[in-house]
Amino acid sequence: MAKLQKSIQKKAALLKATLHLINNGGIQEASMAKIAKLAAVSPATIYLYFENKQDLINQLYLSVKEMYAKVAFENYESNNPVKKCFEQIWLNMARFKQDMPEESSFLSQCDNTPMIDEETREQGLVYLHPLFSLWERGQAEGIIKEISPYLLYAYTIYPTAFLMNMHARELFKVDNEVLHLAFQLAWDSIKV
Amino acid sequence: MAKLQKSIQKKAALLKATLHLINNGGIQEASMAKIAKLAAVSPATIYLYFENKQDLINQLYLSVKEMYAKVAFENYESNNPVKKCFEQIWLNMARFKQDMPEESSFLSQCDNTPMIDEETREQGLVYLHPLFSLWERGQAEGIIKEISPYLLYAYTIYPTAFLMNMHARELFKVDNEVLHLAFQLAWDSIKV
DNA sequence: CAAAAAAGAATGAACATTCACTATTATCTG
DNA sequence: CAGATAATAGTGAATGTTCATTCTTTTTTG
Repeated sequence: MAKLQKSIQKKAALLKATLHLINNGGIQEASMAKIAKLAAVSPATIYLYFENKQDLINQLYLSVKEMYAKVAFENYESNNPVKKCFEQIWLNMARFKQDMPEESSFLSQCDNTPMIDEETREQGLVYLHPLFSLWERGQAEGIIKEISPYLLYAYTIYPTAFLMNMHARELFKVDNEVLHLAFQLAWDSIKV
Repeated sequence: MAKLQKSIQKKAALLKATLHLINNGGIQEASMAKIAKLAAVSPATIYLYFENKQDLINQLYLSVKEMYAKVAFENYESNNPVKKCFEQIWLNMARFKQDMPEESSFLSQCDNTPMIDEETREQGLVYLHPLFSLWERGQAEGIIKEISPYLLYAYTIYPTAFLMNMHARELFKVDNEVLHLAFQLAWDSIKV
């Protein structure tokens, strides 16, 4: 049992090291040797937990995406009114991006880079399913515009990635006031 | 003169090759050897035109950004009404992203990756200055919300990158109808 | 003590960059 | 304007390093 625990810890350390390296310097700076070193492990050990580098990155992507979804749907009461529900999810997602800047910067790197297989990407999308359902409900109730979820996503969720990116680079401070302003912009753009 | 012409062509070929390789496979797939091969040139020749790989990528970034700005401000009549001006620029930018998918995908890769120096990034930002001026004018006229240009950018320009990304992956077709719908969303989110 | 986990050293391939050299073009001289 | 010379542009092969991955050996563990 202690053994299993240790294994889990080691795998987590490897994922964390990879996240950190990719985040500060991109994929080019994240060599297996450096990952191993940062995780205080032999390069060979990586191959006990991951098939190869691509597998390591795919698994990292999925694990971060899962974390993201977990935060996104915290305290989500699906029988609340649509706007209330959406606000909850939106603020949760923003909070994730605020509290876990490395994870969220990694995700936006993945989204704009041929780093992740299309297949793994699709798997990651599944985590967001409750949001899509909510939008459908909003559209059925005539509260949300009858447009593609891609448009809804583009104008409500995607912009926060940009804002947090600017925040991380210290070009624009995103505090709670800005956040609530941003939600207003997001909601205004998709409400009927 | 013929010599200079040839040099310019060669430099352009190198930039184009780099763009293409980074675009299909990320920076990791764009080795100097591959770039040289695709540009039909010796690896050593690259170093006649560029200091090193980072310089090559920086120059590529700036040249693409310049192209982007050139298209963005085509037919821009700065004494037209604010909304008209903005629509012109917005549609120009969208057209660039539609017509030059490689260039625009490259730019969004740069924006979310530690690929480009902060300094070069700042240089690239200068190209968009007319848009920021327009926003200021709109705010002075009480037409556009009194919020940071980062928010304005996040909710009007940034989302199109996502849409075009999805379009390129054939997950969501962005035709003229969608484009005008998207502009509506963008404008609605920032207008007073 | 057997089996699993981990290590370090070793592998060939690929990397960015440089080297010594050749081909091409421009400039100068009579 | 012909021929020599200088300057520039371009090259393929070589450099030392780093890469992802594997091999053999050692350590840990139930």
